[in-house]
Amino acid sequence: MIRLLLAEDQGMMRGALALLLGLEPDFEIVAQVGAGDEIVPRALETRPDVALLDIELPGRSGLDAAAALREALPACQVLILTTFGRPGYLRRAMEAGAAGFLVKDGPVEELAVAVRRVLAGERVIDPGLAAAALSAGPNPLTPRERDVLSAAVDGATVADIAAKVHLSPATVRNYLSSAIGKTQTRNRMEAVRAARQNGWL
Amino acid sequence: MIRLLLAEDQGMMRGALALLLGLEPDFEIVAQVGAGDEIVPRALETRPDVALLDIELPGRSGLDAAAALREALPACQVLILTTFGRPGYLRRAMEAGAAGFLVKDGPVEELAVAVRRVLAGERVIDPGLAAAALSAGPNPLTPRERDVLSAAVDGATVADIAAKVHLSPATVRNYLSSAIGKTQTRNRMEAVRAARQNGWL
DNA sequence: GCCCGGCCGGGACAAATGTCACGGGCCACG
DNA sequence: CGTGGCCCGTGACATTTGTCCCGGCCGGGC
Repeated sequence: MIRLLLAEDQGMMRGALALLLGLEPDFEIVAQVGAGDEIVPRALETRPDVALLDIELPGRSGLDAAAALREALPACQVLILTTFGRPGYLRRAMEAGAAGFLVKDGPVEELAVAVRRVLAGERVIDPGLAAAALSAGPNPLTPRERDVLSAAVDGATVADIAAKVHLSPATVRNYLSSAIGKTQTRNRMEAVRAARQNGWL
Repeated sequence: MIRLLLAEDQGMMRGALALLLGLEPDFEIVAQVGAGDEIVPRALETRPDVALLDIELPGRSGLDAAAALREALPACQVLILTTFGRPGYLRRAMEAGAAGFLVKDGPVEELAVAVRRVLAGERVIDPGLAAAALSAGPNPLTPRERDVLSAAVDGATVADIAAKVHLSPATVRNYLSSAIGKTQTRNRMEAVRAARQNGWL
């Protein structure tokens, strides 16, 4: 019996996947969670063989949780299952010790075979995505630039950002400017868009 | 036998739902599509009793397709299934003649019962969402304001927008300003965010 | 008919934004 | 020990953005 943990915030998706995987005769869903900060505790309780994690989760990112899970329960393999095939996500997933990376496009059948492969010690990664991740190069943004850029989503003014990050407005503008330069964009919104696109959040 | 059409762009979600609904003894999935502009043609071919439509689809919005489908095939009931419970979406769905509106949170079991209810002539709508839709009021934006605001996503400059919408830059700024006023926000990004939030895109 | 509202444009102005040059402090690496 | 990178801040500057005027052209409704 292969013991599975499933982390996914969308209730319908979670339920459908659980039902689906439960149909496989040798699979058993031992835990379903809808928030990132429940992953590690539930895993410690239920000792799954494979954890299927979404990335965008309330509470804690699936990538964060993946790293923590590898630490706390090395026997458990991590398979990332995400909507967005962003190069930076894949890179971070690998750095976090994930054994596989699937996007939610692709057919459902992929899922079960991926689980089995991962358990067999293989790594499963979309080849095209791997190429994109390599060609995109590593994250050029410094930690501070990331902070400022993250705080700049949904139209915050410089003053808002400065307050949120506890910096001088002047400094914020400098970081924004350098981030805009590094992303080769023309303004802050394009910069956040580009950074998100690449998974450099 | 209840004949179903399923429109959803995410392959995994589509596959999982199809499998799930196929499990019901009296359901039959007669068509699966991944793009909005395939909905009506496929429906005319396959004559489903109920169409399950996502809203955000490539090619054509599910809401658009819903209206066209009600026109072309009045016997077919429309059930909107979406990630975002935006008040304006619900409103537009109702205006398009949809019989039900479900969000992808909530448990999977809801889905089958919703299909049966819709077929029985009932309307299925989340009560909380209905209240929100009523309290939010109708879309205050004029068509042009919508155009300009839509073109303002991901950091386009005034010149970009003017070129995209074939207007003078001065006019664009006026529309942006009035849209900002109507959404009670401080800049264009907050305005697009607010407008999207309410489903006024 | 007249008025109202949406459409389209212009001009002028304050504020916000993006850029550049410049300082100093800190830590790591050769 | 120097050098380079990141951190944090300042000041000045041109550009962009948001706002408030103004004008005119339509079409629908009382």
